[in-house]
Amino acid sequence: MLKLSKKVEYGLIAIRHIASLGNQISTVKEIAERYNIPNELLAKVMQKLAKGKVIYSYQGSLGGYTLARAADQISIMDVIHVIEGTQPAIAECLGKIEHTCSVYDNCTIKNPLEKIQYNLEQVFSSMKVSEIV
Amino acid sequence: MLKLSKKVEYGLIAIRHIASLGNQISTVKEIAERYNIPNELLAKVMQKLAKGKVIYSYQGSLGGYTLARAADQISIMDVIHVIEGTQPAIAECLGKIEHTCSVYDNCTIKNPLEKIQYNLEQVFSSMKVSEIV
DNA sequence: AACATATCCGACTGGAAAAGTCCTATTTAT
DNA sequence: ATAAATAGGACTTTTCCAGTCGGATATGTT
Repeated sequence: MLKLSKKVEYGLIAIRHIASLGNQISTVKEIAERYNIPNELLAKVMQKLAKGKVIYSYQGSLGGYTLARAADQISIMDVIHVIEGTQPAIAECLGKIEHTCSVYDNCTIKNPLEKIQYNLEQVFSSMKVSEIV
Repeated sequence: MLKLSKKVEYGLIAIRHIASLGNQISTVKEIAERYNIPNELLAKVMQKLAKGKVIYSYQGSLGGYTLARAADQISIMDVIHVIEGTQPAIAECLGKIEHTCSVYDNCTIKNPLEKIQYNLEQVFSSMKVSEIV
């Protein structure tokens, strides 16, 4: 409950890794080995980040990835959004056009949930990948 | 991802329902029918809320539940904590003594995650069930 | 041209967690 | 006694996520 997916975790790790090397080109293999992340899974994450223009990809031998912008310009929200394909939603009734929830019509917590949702979005949008406690 | 569980949703709905009736005694059957929630599931949620002293239970015929304190004294965090049995954790490495995460030793996002975690807890603790947008 | 090493991408599988069901015991007002 | 409520353990079903597999495409090196 309320967990980030592994994909998002791996994405954050990868972005921070590339940033830590001064935005040199990095490969999936290199990152996966360094952090003990399943290669194929990380590969998919990187592909999504590239598609979402958070990172650049370079194909072919000597290929790899660099950041598309500085790490302090990449929010946690950017990463979540690009990897998951949707805004994070604490309940299925939020952020959808189709309302498939069986409770929907009688639901008394839609509005409160929206408020929670809004606050979470603030948290994730305001935090950049570069931030370290 | 980052979803509240149905149990928590149902718990919030139930609490707001009881509060809306001026803290009259309410039954599982009544609430389940009113909001189209599976009876047995709601029953378990209510039992947990009662055990966690968020609501009072009255057994026997004419029994049911009332709030143990005013709705503006019940935070979302209270409900999550009591129903889930743990604090919400956005990653398994947080809030545990055993570190079972394969990435743990090389993980560069532990600290940032802790910061996110802290902010989420603030959001959930500061919001009371009574709040309506 | 051939090869090695990358990214790209869809389909599939297994397992864990969440959602929901079932059954029985206990309590209590009538 | 009976009916209506909570209490609670055991179970099944469903859904989602992590991880795997196979093959296609791109590109630098030899």
